[in-house]
Amino acid sequence: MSQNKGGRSRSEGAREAILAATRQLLVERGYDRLTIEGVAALAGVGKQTIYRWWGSKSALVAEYVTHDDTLVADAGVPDTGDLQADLESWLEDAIARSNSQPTAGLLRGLVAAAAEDSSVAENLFASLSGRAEQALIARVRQAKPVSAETARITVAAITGAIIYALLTNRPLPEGSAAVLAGLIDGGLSRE
Amino acid sequence: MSQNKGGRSRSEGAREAILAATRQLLVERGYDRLTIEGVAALAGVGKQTIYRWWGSKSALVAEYVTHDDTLVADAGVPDTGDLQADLESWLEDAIARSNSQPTAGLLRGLVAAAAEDSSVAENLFASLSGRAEQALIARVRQAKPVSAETARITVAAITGAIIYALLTNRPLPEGSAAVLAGLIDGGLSRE
Amino acid sequence: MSQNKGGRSRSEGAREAILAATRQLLVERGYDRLTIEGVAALAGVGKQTIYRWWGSKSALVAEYVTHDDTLVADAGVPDTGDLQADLESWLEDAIARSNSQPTAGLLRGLVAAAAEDSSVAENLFASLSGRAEQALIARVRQAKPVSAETARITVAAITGAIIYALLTNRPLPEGSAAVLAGLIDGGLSRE
Amino acid sequence: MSQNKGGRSRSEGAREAILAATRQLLVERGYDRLTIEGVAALAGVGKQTIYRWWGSKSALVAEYVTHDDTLVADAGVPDTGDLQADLESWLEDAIARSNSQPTAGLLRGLVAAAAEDSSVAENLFASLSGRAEQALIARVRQAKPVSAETARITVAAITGAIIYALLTNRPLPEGSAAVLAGLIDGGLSRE
DNA sequence: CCATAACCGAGACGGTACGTCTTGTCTTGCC
DNA sequence: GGCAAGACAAGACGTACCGTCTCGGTTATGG
Repeated sequence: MSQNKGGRSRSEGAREAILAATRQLLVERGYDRLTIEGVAALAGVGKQTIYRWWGSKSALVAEYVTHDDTLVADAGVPDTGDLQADLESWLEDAIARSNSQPTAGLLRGLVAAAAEDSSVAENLFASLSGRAEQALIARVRQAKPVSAETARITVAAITGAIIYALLTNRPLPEGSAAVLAGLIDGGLSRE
Repeated sequence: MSQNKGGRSRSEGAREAILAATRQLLVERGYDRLTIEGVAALAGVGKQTIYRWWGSKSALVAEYVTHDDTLVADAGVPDTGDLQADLESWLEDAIARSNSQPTAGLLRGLVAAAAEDSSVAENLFASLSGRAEQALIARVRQAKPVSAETARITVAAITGAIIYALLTNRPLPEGSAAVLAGLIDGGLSRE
Repeated sequence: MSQNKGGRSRSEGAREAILAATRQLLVERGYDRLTIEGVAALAGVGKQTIYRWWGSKSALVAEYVTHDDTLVADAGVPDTGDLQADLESWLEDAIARSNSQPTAGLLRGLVAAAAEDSSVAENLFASLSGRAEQALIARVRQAKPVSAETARITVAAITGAIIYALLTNRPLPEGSAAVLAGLIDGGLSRE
Repeated sequence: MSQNKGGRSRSEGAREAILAATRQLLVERGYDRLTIEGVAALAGVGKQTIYRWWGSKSALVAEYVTHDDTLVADAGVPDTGDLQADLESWLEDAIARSNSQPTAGLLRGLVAAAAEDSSVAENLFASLSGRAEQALIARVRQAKPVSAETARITVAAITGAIIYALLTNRPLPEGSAAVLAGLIDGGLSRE
C-alpha cells in the first residue's frame, strides 16, 4: 500500500543513512560547504536517490531539521507555579545545549541554511523554538495579562538572545538565564 | 608613499566597483549564490584583482560590511532624559530599517555569511550593532544600577529579537519598539 | 561488457565529436593555440569529459593521430618489380599529400606536438610513417643486400626530407620524388 | 648616438640575461611551457623590457636562435679533396652534437617553435643548417654535375634524417654518417 | 510465477564556478 | 626614456559539484 502499482519500496535504510550523513557533514563543514555528492558518498548511496526524494540541498536540510529530536530535547516548560523559576530552569537548559559542541556548530550551519532558504527557516523555527515558543507564550499569558502579540515579541527576544550569542561567537555567561527570565517577569509586569 | 617599492598603485576605482557589485549581488542572489566570477563580471574587473586583495568570498563580504555606512545610518541613541522614550524611538528606527526592502534581503544574506564565517560575523556585528551596542549599554547603565554583563545580555535580547524576526520572515509588528523598550525598563528595575 | 560495474557507458558520440573538434582546431590554430576549452566548446561537451578520458592536450592529440585514417591514406608501397619506379610513385603521392592544404598545416601542428611530447611523437611516427616505413624497408632489402640498420637510415632520410620541407615552409619541387628515389637506388648500390 | 633624443640607452646586460634565460628555460621546460614571466623572473628583468624589444615569445626564440653560436659550432665543411670522407666527418660531428644532452632537448624545443611559428622556422633553418647547407650544396656541385635543385633536395634529405631521428627519439646509430654520405656520393652519381 | 515497474548503487554527461597562472598593457618611481 | 616592479582586464588551466541521464541489478506486487 505504500506505492501505487508494482515496484520496489523506498529504502528506509538509505533514508536514514542520508539524514545521518547530512548531520555529520553539516557539523564538519557547515552549510555552504555541504555537498550532495559528499552526502551520497558518506551515506553509500547514489546521488539519484537523494534527488529522487529531496531535490535540493535545502530540502534535505529542511527535513533533517524536523527529523532530529536531539535539537529540541525537551520542549516542555516546567510548571511549578513559580514563573520566574520555571523560565530560568528552561533557559538554563536551552543555553547549555546551544553552547555545547558539536551542537553549536550544527546550529550555526542551520542558521545559515535558514538565512539562505525560507523553507528551511520555516522548518527550523517550527521545530527548534516553535513547540517551545507556543508553550512559553501560553505560560507567560497564564501569569500575565498581556496580548498574544506582546507575548510573542517577548519570547522572540529571549530566543533571539540565544541565536545572537551563537552568531557572534560570544557564548552567554553563567547567570544569563536569570537575567533573561527576569526580563520577562519584570518587563511585562507594567503592561 | 602609496606603495612600498615599484609597481602600479592599487586602483581605487576597481575597489569601489567590486564592493558595489558585491552589495548588488548579495541583495539579488543571497550569499551562497554570490559568485566571485559574478562580482568580477559585474564590476568589469579581472578575477585576479579580487583574489589579490581579498582571497575569498567571505573576506569580500566582511569588508563590504565595514565599508557600507548605510547599514548603520544612525548609531547614536538619543538622550532626552527619558530612557523608555529614547529606547523606543531608537528601536522604531532600527526595526523600520530592518524591515524595508532591499535591506531585509541584504541583512538575511549577511546573517548567512556571518553564520558561515566567523570573520564576517566579527565585522558584521562590530559594524551593525557594535557601535550602537556600546551606546545602549552605557545608556542603560547610566539609568539603572546593573552590571555590565547584565546590560550586555539585555541588549543582546533586543538585537536578537530583530534578527530572529528577520530569519523567521515574520516582521515585527507596529508596537514592538514599545514592548522591547518596556522589557528593559521594567525587566531591569528589579535587580 | 561495455563497463566494469554500474554506471552509464562512455558516450561514443562525445568521443568522436571531441576528436573531430581537435582536428579542426589543430588545422585552424596550430598546436599551442589549441585549447581544451576550445575543443570542449566546439564539440559541445563538458571539459570534464575530455579530462576524464585524456587528461592532457598532448594525450588528446596523440589519440587523434592514431585515429585519423586520412593521414596515411595508402601505406602500401606498390610492387611492379621496378624498385626505382615503385619508390618514385609512392613518394610522388606522399609529397603531394604533405603539400596540400589543410593537410600541410595539420602536419605542422602535429610535428610541433611531437616535438613537445614524446608520446605524441611515438604515435605520430608509428601511425604516419611507421607502417609505410616497414614496407619501404622490406622492399629495399628485398632488392638490395643491405643491413636493416642501413635501410632504416636511408628511409629516415627520405621521410626526413619531407618533414624538413614542411618545417622550412619550402615545398619540395616537381622532380623531387625522382631525386629521392634515385638516392636510394644509387646510394645503396655501392654497399 | 645610439638613440634618437634624450633618455637612457638600451641595457645590453638585460638583453643578454634575457637570451640566456630563454635558452635555459627552453632546455628545462620546452617551447610551450616557456613563459615570458618565467624568462623575466629568471633574468631579473621587468616583463615590459621583454615586450619592448621582442613583443612575443616566438620573436624571443627567433632571436635567441640567431644569437647562439653553439648551435652551429662549425659550419664549414672540410675540403681534403675526398668528398665522401669530408661529408662523413662533417656528418659525424653534426650527429654527435644533435645527440648530446642538453642540445637534443634544446633542438626539440626549437623544432617545436619552428613548427608553430614561421618566423622562428625562417631563423632556425637559416642559422642551423642554412650556412652549412650552402657550403654542402656548393661542395656537392663542385664534385657532381647536378642542378642546384637536385643538390638542395639531397642535402634536405640528410638534414631531415637528423631531425627525424631527433623527433622520433631514435638517435642515429654509429655508422650513420657513412651511410648518409654514401647516399649522396652514390645516389647522385647516376644523374 | 513471472512480467512489469519503481527502486537502488554507480558513474558518465553538459555545465558553472572555483582559485591559479599567464598574457600583453599600463602605471609608478628610480636612474 | 629605459628599467624593475607590479597592478590591471582577460581568459585558459585542471578540479569539484551541480542536476540529469543511463546502466545493470534488486525487490515488490498483480495479471
